[in-house]
Parts: sequence; C-alpha cells; structure tokens
Amino acid sequence: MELQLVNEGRRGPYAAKRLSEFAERCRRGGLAVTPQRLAIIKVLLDSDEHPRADAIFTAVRIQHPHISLATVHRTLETLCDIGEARKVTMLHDGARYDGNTTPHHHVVCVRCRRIRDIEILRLDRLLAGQSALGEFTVIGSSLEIHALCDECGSKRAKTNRTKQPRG
Amino acid sequence: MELQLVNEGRRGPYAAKRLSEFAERCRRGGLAVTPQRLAIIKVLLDSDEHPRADAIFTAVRIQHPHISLATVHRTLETLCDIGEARKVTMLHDGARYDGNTTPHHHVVCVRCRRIRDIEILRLDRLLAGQSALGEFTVIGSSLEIHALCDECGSKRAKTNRTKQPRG
DNA sequence: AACTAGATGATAATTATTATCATCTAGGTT
DNA sequence: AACCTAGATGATAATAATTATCATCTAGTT
Repeated sequence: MELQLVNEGRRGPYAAKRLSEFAERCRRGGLAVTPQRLAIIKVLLDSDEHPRADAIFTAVRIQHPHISLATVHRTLETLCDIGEARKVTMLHDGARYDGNTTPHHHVVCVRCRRIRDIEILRLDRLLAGQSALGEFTVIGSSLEIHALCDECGSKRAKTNRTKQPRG
Repeated sequence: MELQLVNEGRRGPYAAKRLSEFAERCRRGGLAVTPQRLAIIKVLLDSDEHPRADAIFTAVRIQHPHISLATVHRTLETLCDIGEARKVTMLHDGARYDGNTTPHHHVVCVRCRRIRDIEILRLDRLLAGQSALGEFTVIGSSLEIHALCDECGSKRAKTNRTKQPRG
C-alpha cells in the first residue's frame, strides 16, 4: 500500500525512547534541561492530536500551575529549532493565497518565505488514485517542500543565524 | 524529470483566460461580480508571490483607494470557497505541533481540523533523491492531504454548510 | 557556596483575522 | 428607466495568536 495512516499503537515506545534521550539532546543543542521543557516535551510526545500551544499549556498546567503561556510558545519553537519537535504548518505568519488553481505544489524558503510553484506529476497521479484514507475522504492535497533559496543560503553563511519571525 | 519548478512564463495566458471566465464563474457560484472582486482576482492572478491579504490590499488600493482591508480578507476567502483561489496553507487558526520527528505526512479534516499522521514511503524516497530545485536547496518536506473525516462528512450531509472559523 | 548565561513568569504590545453594522449596489423585476 | 432587495462593502471594534520586554530566577559550571 502506498499511503497508510501511521499506527498509533507504536507511539508509546517511541515516546518513551525520545523522552529518555531528551536531556542529552538538550545539552547537545546547548539548552538547559528545565522542568518546564521536560513537561512540555512529555505532553507533546504523549499527544496524538498535533496540539496547539494553548492545549499544551492547559495540559502542562496540571503539574506546573505556575508555568507561563509565553514559556510554552517559546519552548515549542525552541524544540523545533533543535529538531525535537516539528510544526505541522510552518507558514504561520499570515495566510498566503494563490491564484493558480491547477494541481501543483510549493517550495518555500524557510528563511525569507519566498514560495514557488512546482509540478510533481507522479505525486498527483499517486494521489489521484487515493480517494479515502481510513476514516478520511480525500479532497485534495498539497506538498510543501522546505528549502533555502540561494540568496538566503549565502546570507546565512555570513551572518550568524538571525531567528525568523513567527516561525 | 520528477519535480520541476513551474514555468512562470505560462502564467500570462493562464491569467488572461481565468480573468475572462471570472464573471461567469462568480454567477455560477452565486456571487455578484463587483469591481472589488474583479480588482482582487486580477491582482492575485498577476502575482507570482503567493501574496498575503495585506499585499493584495496595497496593490488593489492603487486603483480602488476606498477599498477596505476587510473586503480583501473576505473576498480572498470567498474566492477560495468557490474554487477561484487557493490558500497555500489552510491551517491558519494557530500553529500545530508534532512530537513525531520521523519523516511522515498529514491528513487534515478541512472541517474539524483533526490531523492524523500518514506514511508515504514512495514519496519520501522520491524526495530523498532531490536535494535541489532551481535556486532552492531542499531541507525537508511535508504533504498535507485535505480530507473530510467520516464524522464531519455525515454532519455536513445534515446541517447546511456552517462556515469554518479562520479557514 | 558562588556565579552567570540563559530560562522563566507576568504582562504589554503587536499583528492577522473576524465580527458588527450602517450604508450601498449588482442584478433582477416591474 | 425607476424600483427592490439580497448580498456586498467600508469603517471600525473585537478577538485571538504570537512575540517583545524586562525583572526575577535557576541550571549547570566553577
């Protein structure tokens, strides 16, 4: 089978392993291992809901009533920076619109957020044959390729990584 | 070639065709053909930048100094509703995070925004062999499959389409 | 135990988007 | 051509997510 829903049953052991390695990965990333960070990664690893910051905040507050929402936002971005988490959609500084309604996909520069259209006929063909996925009825799809454009690549080489707004 | 950047040169004739059909498509969608809508679709079709609402607002204001930003936002969403435009990222009500850092993709219910992970090994293999795309150096990628979950599908059948927040 | 770079909490500020509502108009009818 | 009305617009307020600021605190080192 080409496309398949990930078996949620596997998440338990996966989360345990990730958590056991977390402290070391923080150190490797130059980050302090704080109770807040541990609590946040724990909640994130235990969730299968791809939660928003506020949902994680709510969950973490049960054990850490004094944690700040700002800390949750900051920590989630930090975790993404060191590769310990991933933002499902990275373009969250504002909605972007496209007048091209023919099937196509996008390359996005992770730094300047420039977007260009791409065609992947084989992917479109693969997806055309997939009208359902478990309990989901497929409507359409869009591949987002994360990239660094040449201009930003050379800038990055010079300047020391300036954090991008909104992430 | 599997992946290729869309040739921007083709956009001129495409935009002209889309614009010529726009009035009819509005009527078909039950929408009035207003000068504001014409101005907005024109700007969108002429742009290759996948612009934000505020950029479209700025461009449209040259010819329509009295247009409101709210109209631009509303119109863009309306155009998406009737299939005359597309939002590059549809998840714009808040960032969603994922603790699973292994390569995988997502199915999203366009109504309730539930997300589930999917595996598409063939796509991952296809992308693994692609380290550059024109002026872009590939970092990673994520396929977002838009779908309707069974629960929302049956709801939609009953209730008359309630507009989703934020779109 | 002392030190300090970096982390946190509290809160203000910013920004994108949506809601509200009075007014206006596209597109049909008379 | 004047008239009607559902729907569209403009102006502005409200909402909500995220980021900035800054005083305080603490993880990890000395």
